[in-house]
Amino acid sequence: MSLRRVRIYEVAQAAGVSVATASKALRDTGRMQDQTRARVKDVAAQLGFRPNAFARGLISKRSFAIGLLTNDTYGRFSLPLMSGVSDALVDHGVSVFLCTIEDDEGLSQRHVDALLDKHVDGIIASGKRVDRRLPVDLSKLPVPVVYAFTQGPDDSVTFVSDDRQGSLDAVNWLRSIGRQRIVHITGPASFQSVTWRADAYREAIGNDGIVLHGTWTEAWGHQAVDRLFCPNQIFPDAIFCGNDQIARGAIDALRERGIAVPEQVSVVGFDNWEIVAAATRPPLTTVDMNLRALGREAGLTVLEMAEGREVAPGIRRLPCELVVRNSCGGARD
Amino acid sequence: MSLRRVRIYEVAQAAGVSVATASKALRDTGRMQDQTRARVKDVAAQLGFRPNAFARGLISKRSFAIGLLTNDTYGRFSLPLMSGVSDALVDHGVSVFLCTIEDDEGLSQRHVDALLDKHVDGIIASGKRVDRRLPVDLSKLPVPVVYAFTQGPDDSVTFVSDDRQGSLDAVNWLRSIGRQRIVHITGPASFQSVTWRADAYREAIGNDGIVLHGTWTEAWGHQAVDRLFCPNQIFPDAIFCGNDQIARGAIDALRERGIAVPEQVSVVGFDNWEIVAAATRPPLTTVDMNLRALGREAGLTVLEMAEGREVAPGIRRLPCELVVRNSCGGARD
DNA sequence: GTGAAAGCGCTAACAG
DNA sequence: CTGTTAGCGCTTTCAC
Repeated sequence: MSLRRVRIYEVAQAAGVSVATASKALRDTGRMQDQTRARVKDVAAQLGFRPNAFARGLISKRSFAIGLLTNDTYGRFSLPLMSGVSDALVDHGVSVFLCTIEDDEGLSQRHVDALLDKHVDGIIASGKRVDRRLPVDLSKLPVPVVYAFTQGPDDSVTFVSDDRQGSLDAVNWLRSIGRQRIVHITGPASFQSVTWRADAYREAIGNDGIVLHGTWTEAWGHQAVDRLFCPNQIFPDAIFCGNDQIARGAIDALRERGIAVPEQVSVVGFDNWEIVAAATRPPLTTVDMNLRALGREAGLTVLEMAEGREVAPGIRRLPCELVVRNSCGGARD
Repeated sequence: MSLRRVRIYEVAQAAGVSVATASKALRDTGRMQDQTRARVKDVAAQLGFRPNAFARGLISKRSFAIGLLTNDTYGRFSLPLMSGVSDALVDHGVSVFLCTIEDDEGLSQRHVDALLDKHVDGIIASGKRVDRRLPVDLSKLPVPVVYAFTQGPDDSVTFVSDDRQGSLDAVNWLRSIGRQRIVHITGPASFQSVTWRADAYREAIGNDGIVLHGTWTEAWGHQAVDRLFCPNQIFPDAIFCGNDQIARGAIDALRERGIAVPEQVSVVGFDNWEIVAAATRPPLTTVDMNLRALGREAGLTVLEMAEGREVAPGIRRLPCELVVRNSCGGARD
């Protein structure tokens, strides 16, 4: 550890120019002989010169760092998002502070303060529920804020997945492979995403669609199937589930009852949580919210704002994508 | 956005002292009348003064930021770790850059370069396997490096969980509740952690213990049970699994065969991956590697090193903890 | 006890 | 075309 860092002064010396010229050469600003510029760049590379970010920041007020706030401790949603943000920004030299704040107001405030103290170029606020706000007010910060997968104030820039489109895709896919009696097993009605998905389901099916609300668990999927498949009833031939865990519970319950998936009943999930979708037997066809893409957009947007470009406030819905595995039968197109 | 930030100059003015005195007052250095110091602090608070990190860093060479490198895209291991690191450091004003580098050398290098450019105070390297190195050489960086849940060079500071102790705890627990024929279903022999866990299992059971190697999947757990419970065999009365997914597959297979868990067979997992351990029926008793604690230690250690204190190189094994749920029967002490 | 002044490493006017 | 100079906001000798 600890070879002393080389300063621009040393580069200038070695290249036989002044510090100012060296700076201009390296930053591709000012005018000078191409030859001079090349020589300076050469020497800088040779010496392994890396400009001091503190000195630069002091002048430019930019840190090339942004903060990602999330209250999703599991990382089910925040990690893909993070990964998208990071991917999009690493090539701009921007790194991402991840702050997991678990609904604790004091902790959130400390994290935000730490970020502001470090002069982050922007903040992305994200959560595990699109309809909950983070426990901290980001509305009058001295840096741009973008909301991703969480609800921001009305005049904010917000990115969410298009749950309506995703749900329509799922239901339409079930119909395209010949399913007629499609039910919807989903989470608590209090979740915004539940409403969006259920509304889209009804939009596709008609108002006599059956929607069963419960928790986001396998146990509920299991239980809902028990309820739907009592004797002396007309059985559904397809189930559109509000998330993958419910879908997995449902499929397990169907198998235990000797009902074949996908031959007798098709099942579609939501989330494409690899770890459950792939372990399900058969592997689950499910809606992917493209969280990485969401993260990428959010990252690029906050960067634009940091660079001073105006970005119109509003909610941007990014498309979901149906990932076809084996729980439905049929074959994609 | 954008109330101009107040500089120490303005604090000094308002307090009727010089910039130098203001600085000393706020930093609790130098000598001056307690009264003066108090007044300056008061005014600073009033004005919402936050020292400029760039200016400070330029002098102190410290950024109060560290980088956490990981190739664990799922976040199964890196998120709890991250959360521990962050928890331990937020109160020191330190924020954490998370860099997910997915085994890509070029990407890793870019991330590391970005971190160094920002003068991070240290780097924690972490992975999804304790026996794999990250695809980037961290050994001669100008900042301290700590390894957590991944293998570092011999002379490095490394934190890992004590898999031996965790496994012994699991097996001893099974014996303490009266189990006699305990088998071990685990992952590929090529994993270091598999060896550690299997060796500990044999250490507790004797060399006639049965160890079945496969993949880290539910499918393998399922399949292994099929193999163990063929007719005309003496059935095991307990299964110690190498991870929670295998355990879940095993439990599902047992249920499908009408073998009662925990009445007839006890099952223990490894990882305490909440999402699978809790969804298993019955909920899984499993070994928790205390990754948050690991992260906390790693964070505090890298911070110490950043502050110049010497830390002896070597591997530190932190204890695992058995989390008792319902898949074994018995009751904890 | 308190303040003036010199710099940390870099960039940007402004001269030459 | 290139170099001199004056800061960015803060800390830290060193005089007073």
